[in-house]
Amino acid sequence: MSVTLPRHASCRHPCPCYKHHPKLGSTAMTVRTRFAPSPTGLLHIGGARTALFNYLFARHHGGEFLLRIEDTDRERSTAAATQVILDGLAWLGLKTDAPPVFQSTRQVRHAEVAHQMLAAGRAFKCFLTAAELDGLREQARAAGRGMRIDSPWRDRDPAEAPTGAPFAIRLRAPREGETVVDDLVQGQVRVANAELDDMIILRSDGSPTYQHAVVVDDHDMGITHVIRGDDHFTNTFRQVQVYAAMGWEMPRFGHVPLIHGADGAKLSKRHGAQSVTDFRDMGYLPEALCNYLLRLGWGHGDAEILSREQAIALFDIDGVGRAPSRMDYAKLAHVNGVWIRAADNERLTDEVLHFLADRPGLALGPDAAGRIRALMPQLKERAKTLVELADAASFLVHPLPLPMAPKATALLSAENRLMLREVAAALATTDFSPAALDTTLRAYGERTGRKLGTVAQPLRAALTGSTTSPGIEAVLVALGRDEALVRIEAAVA
RNA sequence: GACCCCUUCGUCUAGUGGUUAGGACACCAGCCUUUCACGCUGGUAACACGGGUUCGAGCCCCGUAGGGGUCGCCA
Repeated sequence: MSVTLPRHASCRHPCPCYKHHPKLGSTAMTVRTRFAPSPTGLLHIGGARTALFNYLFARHHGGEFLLRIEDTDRERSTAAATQVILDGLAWLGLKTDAPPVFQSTRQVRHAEVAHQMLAAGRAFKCFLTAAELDGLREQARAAGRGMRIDSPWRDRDPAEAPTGAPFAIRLRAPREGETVVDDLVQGQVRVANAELDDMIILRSDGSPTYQHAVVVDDHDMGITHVIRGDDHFTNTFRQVQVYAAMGWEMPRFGHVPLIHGADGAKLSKRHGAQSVTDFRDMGYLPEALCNYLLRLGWGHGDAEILSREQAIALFDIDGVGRAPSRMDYAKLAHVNGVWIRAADNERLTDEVLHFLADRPGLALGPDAAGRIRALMPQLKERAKTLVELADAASFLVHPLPLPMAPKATALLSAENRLMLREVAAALATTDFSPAALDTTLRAYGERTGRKLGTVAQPLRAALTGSTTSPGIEAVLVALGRDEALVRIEAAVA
């Protein structure tokens, strides 16, 4: 099954590039990848990374990226759940090259292939009942042979079965030898066929099992590279046997290690955020999440901050590591901060308005956007998430009286309130430009023998209700003269 | 339990037999400064352990330990 591929000098693994594929030549084959989630109601962060890797791999090689919804379990699958995946991929900016394929629509084809295998003797009818199955599993466990079971119907005449008895179709897997997978990430791995049992490909109700459907669909969709989570690795050996049984050409496999929680344990509910929706709501930018996810499990020298274009140019499967990695929220926050600073002010203003819209007690009037936009260049320098950005901007759109932080209240002493009256007077006749304001404030400080900080901090408290904010001149400009004077007046009253 | 995979600073990683083991995040110190950030400078910090092979091993081999995955008529 394995094809020996040449190596790039820079590739750790046999190069999967179609350009170097000995059998396919430079034009015969286009790279085609797919992301195949089951619609369970959320787009998992691990799934998001898998989708990203598939997308980048396809783009890097000039190929296609497809989506297949594995909705054969109709109890868990809903249109809403599918929409969550579609929305998530759209938010991440992972565009597919074709409409999604719904696995549930392909059951006839899956059954057809199963029956072809039956007719060819590569599969057999198994009449085992659930109770018999349990007994065999119990035996297998007792014998210390793992959980694999052997169906007696592999070598029994189906005619011996009770007439009309329901049956499942099992793959007639080889008993001798071994099955080899030449994985793009994990390397060459082999398993003795004696370890693999005859998996069911078609259930007794005629529906296909996942293991069978994936193979049929990947083959029919012309998938050349199956890049997926490492949790599918063991399954691959049985899937490979289906390809072999049908005489189909094998895709290349690349199993990406899983993402663990910050504590190193498997990602689960108790780890909180797992869905890309959660990350969006926590104020992460899609390009930042993608950038972070890209670097989780993949590396290319010292590259850290990468745009989508750069990622496409640099990404290849040989840069994917083999060890699982942990979620690191501190680093995610840092990366997000970098992308926030790089983001367009107008876009960030819209985002902040969106986050602020959910908060009570704010005055999101006609001048709200203008104030936020005016201060955005300074605001975005000090935020790591859009939530923080919204927090830092909220004072701009808060009606009077301003909520006062204790430290801010402390700054508004009687003495400082007298000072602020003088400052307000100076401000009343100052042009509201950063340079002019700076000059005025410094001049006032010099005239009254005060250090700039002792002037700026009380002013900051009066204007923002806080002791931290962007530069005071920028705050004044964003608020505008009228609002600034009103706020000072309110603070000194 | 069986089978499979993994193991470089706390975290993400670079490293393909000869390196002062590099970068990033976090952390610490300093600079900048009207606050908070940003930025800049410097610092602490890693080859899981034990055997081999080799003149020489983070890199190759074998064990051990730890972690993970899979064993369904779920996907």
